Amino acid sequence: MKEEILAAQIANQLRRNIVLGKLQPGASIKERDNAAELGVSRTPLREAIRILATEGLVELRPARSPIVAVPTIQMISDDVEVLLAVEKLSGELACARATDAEIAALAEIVADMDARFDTTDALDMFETDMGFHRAIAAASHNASLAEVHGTLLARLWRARYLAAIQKRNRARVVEHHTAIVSALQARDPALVRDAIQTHLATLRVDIVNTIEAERAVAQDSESAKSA
Amino acid sequence: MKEEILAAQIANQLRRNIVLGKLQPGASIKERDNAAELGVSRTPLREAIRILATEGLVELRPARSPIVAVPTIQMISDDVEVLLAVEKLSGELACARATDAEIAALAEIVADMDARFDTTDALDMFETDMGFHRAIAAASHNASLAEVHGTLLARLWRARYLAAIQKRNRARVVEHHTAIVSALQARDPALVRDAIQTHLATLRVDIVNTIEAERAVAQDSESAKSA
DNA sequence: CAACGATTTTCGGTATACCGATTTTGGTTA
DNA sequence: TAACCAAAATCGGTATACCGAAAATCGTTG
Repeated sequence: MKEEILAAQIANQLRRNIVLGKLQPGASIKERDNAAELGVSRTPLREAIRILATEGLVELRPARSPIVAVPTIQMISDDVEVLLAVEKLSGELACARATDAEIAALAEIVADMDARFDTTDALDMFETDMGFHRAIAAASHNASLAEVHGTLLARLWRARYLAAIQKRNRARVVEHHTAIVSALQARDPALVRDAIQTHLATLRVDIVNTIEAERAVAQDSESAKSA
Repeated sequence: MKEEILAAQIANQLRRNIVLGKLQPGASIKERDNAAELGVSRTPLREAIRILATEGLVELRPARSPIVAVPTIQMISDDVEVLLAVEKLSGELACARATDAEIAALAEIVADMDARFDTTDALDMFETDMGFHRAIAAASHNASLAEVHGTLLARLWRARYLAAIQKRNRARVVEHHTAIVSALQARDPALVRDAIQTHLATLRVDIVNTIEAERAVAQDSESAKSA
């Protein structure tokens, strides 16, 4: 566990806190306070903040405290749009380059999700889901693509998490994943693209709805406070 | 000029040096030496190195000096593959969202390149070329997409620069750019995708050839040294 | 002479100190 | 009471100091 650099560990810790909502969007991240809290010095903490900034989870402001990013609906929508293109390309390339073992592993993940359908808690299910998408990116055998994909996933992690724990349409998720795996097994690029398109188009709607609902609630408590 | 943070300025400086070959691929970047050389302390220099690392221009090694990245042919090819998808999406979105002024500006760039065809030096022409591609990404009106595009451009900057200064097929570049602009003016997404596909497919070949040639030369001087 | 090993040097990672800009505050005044 | 201004606290940006690990050097040995 000591093999990783301290700044990376801190970044992981902060990322968890942001994604899980322990650090609310808009909250300021003061270097001294957080460093003291985590028992480290400002230097690696500062580096961790920069890492999260490149991931889009933190917003840097000149001569001001960094704050947990408050993505606009527009930005989230933009991210999904890019993710869609990236993942479609991943799927397409995976058709040509993925090993049978990699595709089998994907099928295994889907089978697993299906089996634990209504027994597993939302967080576990969500992480399995993310693992599935990451595995598709990896199966493209294009490191650059996988990296971009990872960045987008991190940026959308919180929004997707909020959408996922409502688990309104787990059934549809499993159904979509099944379609994607089938297309990959057939190694049919066009089919894979369609399946991913369908999946992520649904996702975009879910995410935007969830975020809009969250913003509405935040708006309410804000006006209530001023009353 | 003081408005930018010191680390960003240093990153710009180092980026120029790397792209122009003043810092050769594989060269180690020692924090103390370079900091002293630029008259700054290690802290902002270190931060600059991290910035360049996220751009893929520098490679971080655990407990070792960072080195100027030595991208493999595979990695460059991967990058171009992603860039192709990103730029096709940019063009497609630009068809729907770009303002007439933005498209006119693109046409202006192409006209400019065409006019200065054989009077301008390679570096100027290259920077104009890069500006053209950046403008397409901007015209997508998708901030996330433009950002990813920018990162890929930075990563490929040196390789494209080496390919461009050979200016073997400036004519073809202008021709391709003209086709792209025409398709954008017609706001025909399929046509734009095709035009960009053609342009970047050519680019990939040029880049790979150039890098392979460079590597061959490096190989030669390496074996000569050991003789 | 070559292979090896201990010592010294170098370097990245981390902590701490200092500075200037910004924000907050507390008191003063209209 | 509210607007304002100056003193003080806060915080990010930068410089410097310290530490342990890796690497280079050099003497030793087979």
